[in-house]
Amino acid sequence: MATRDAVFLAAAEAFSAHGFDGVSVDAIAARAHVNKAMIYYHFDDKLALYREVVRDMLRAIGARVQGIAETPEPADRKVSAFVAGLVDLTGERPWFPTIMIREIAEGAPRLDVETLGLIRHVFVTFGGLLAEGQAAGLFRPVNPVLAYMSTLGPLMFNAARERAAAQSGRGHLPMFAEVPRADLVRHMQEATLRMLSKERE
Amino acid sequence: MATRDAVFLAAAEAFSAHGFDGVSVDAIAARAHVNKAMIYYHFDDKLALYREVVRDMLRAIGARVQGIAETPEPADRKVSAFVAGLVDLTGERPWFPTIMIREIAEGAPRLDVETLGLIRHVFVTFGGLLAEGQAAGLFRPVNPVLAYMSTLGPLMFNAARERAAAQSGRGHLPMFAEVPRADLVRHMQEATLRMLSKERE
DNA sequence: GTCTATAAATAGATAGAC
DNA sequence: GTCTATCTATTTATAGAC
Repeated sequence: MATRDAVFLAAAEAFSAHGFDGVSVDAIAARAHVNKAMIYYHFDDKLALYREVVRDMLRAIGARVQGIAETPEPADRKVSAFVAGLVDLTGERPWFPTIMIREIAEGAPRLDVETLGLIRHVFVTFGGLLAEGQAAGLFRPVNPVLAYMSTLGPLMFNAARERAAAQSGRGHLPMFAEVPRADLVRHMQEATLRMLSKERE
Repeated sequence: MATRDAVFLAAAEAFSAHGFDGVSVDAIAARAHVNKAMIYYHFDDKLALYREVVRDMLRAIGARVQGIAETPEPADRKVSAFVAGLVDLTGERPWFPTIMIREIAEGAPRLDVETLGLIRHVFVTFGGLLAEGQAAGLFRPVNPVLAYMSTLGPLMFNAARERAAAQSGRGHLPMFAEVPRADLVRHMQEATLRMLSKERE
């Protein structure tokens, strides 16, 4: 099982950094220190391997979001937990944001119905938090799609930025300066609640 | 020159939709209704073609941002104009956000020094608007990198989302619902100013 | 400027020995 | 489970005729 896990991890990191088409099976094998034929022993083909990576991360997100929604907290705290949860998950599975955003940008051509259902589930749950907050008089009315973009977009883009910063020769550029994770969470929680808040209209 | 332009446009759209590695020169030729050899007549190679697309869009952004910064308006209006300008530019060059975000996610391995300078210029100019607003007592202090993420991130992610929505079989998903451009601009201006505003702390 | 044909390298995938 | 060798298709790129 160690081999399979090594392949999975190497694939996740490689797909995240270079995209599905930017990664060769040879490259994954090399990165995992595994013979290429072993990849085909453990997985049907390159696409099946990719799909497992995507499904794994979306299941993790779905579970976490579900847990937050079921909490008895007020909606604004749930939204804050949602933001923190996403950042947390990016720590666990650093490949998630870049794979996700690429997949969306390409029209999710490689995702099956189950995986699309997971994406839908996260969005719908988030929309539920908005409705809850509006019903409680905490949030203003806002297009849920745009609110979702405002919440996820900066997190996705920042994860991409961190990748660039890690590349040699980029670190000195001001936009690639390091930002502590705690600062990111606090900023995104504040920005999201300011965006949704009913006060100050 | 018509041929060269057709190649440029086909390449921009294809790179945007599938990434540098996801596009073959054959595919670009087919999309441009041009013989493949013509691509190599007008451009050195695939990478040179890609770089021209990226440079073109970053020059356009740089020029626009510069124009906004030189305006005698107060900082909050400049920031609103910055947001509107980006959306506008996405209308002119719809390939810009997805190429940009991918390039960042990959650590900009294909960009030369001049192009990186253009990216830097946009960020630094935006940072100048923040400082201006803070000096005028309009904006709260905020990490410029995070403010930049909050401003650009949703626009980038939304552009990616619109691509997915355009794909067949995605339109019915709630998160891929159509959002009028005017709504996007208004939402992003409001969200950005709320994020920066000194009132309500 | 435009085309056909093709060279040279790389890719995904598998057969078969151990 | 693991490896070597290899098949086949695709891809970048160019030579050379028109």
